[in-house]
Amino acid sequence: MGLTKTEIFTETQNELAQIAKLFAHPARIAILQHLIAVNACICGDLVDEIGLAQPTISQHLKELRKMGLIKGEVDGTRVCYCIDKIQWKNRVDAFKAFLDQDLNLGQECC
Amino acid sequence: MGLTKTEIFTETQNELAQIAKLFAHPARIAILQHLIAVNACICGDLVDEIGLAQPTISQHLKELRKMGLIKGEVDGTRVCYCIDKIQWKNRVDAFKAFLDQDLNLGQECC
DNA sequence: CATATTAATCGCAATAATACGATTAAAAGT
DNA sequence: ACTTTTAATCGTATTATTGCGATTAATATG
Repeated sequence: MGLTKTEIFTETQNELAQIAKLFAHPARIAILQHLIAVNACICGDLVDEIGLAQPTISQHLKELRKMGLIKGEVDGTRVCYCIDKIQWKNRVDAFKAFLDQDLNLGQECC
Repeated sequence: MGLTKTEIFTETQNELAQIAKLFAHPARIAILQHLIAVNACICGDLVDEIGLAQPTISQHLKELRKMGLIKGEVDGTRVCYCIDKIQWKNRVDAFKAFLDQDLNLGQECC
């Protein structure tokens, strides 16, 4: 086995896990932090900034783009990447709703 | 290769990724949702509720506990699990701080 | 004390994710 | 046209994760 049993979980559970997966690698955190800091940059800047090989950065960018967190605009031989702010808000709000659940803070558990 | 290069990232980046990893599997989302819903329950309840084998649930519980999101209290042959509310708040607040970063919503990117 | 209950751990098989060299593709510059 | 620049893709090696059967450990019960 080793295969996640997607079919036994709710759609929400699978979606939350998929969003979380994007944040579950320091390289993608670093990419997002840099994009937020400089507003927009090209792939090569991220390679220099982060210190992973170009194909590796490209692969992480692909995943972030696949889930809609970022977008890339071709400009000659370069591709300019930035946060997709609308999609970011959608995804992140869904995730924050989960994190913000009421924990019955008064009640003791075990 | 295939090894995440932890050493090239900041402590914050690695920590955020580690927290996110906990939420990056639907089984762990389901476990946390159930614990939040019923306040506390034993391992066997989660096995029945979620439909994965007992060793699999036990493994997920171990990871959640390792990072401090939940705690387990032995009670005879059973172990009662619940959200560790203090730790949950610590971890989740750190993560929300990242998600809530200012995106310069007015500014256009590319 | 024998047995049942409950959960952890071991060991393994299978899939997923990470990383990068080599190559390709596409546009820009000379 | 040739070369350079830039990023995507391919192929592959390696590590990580997931899942579970079998077993173990620990307590409870008859």
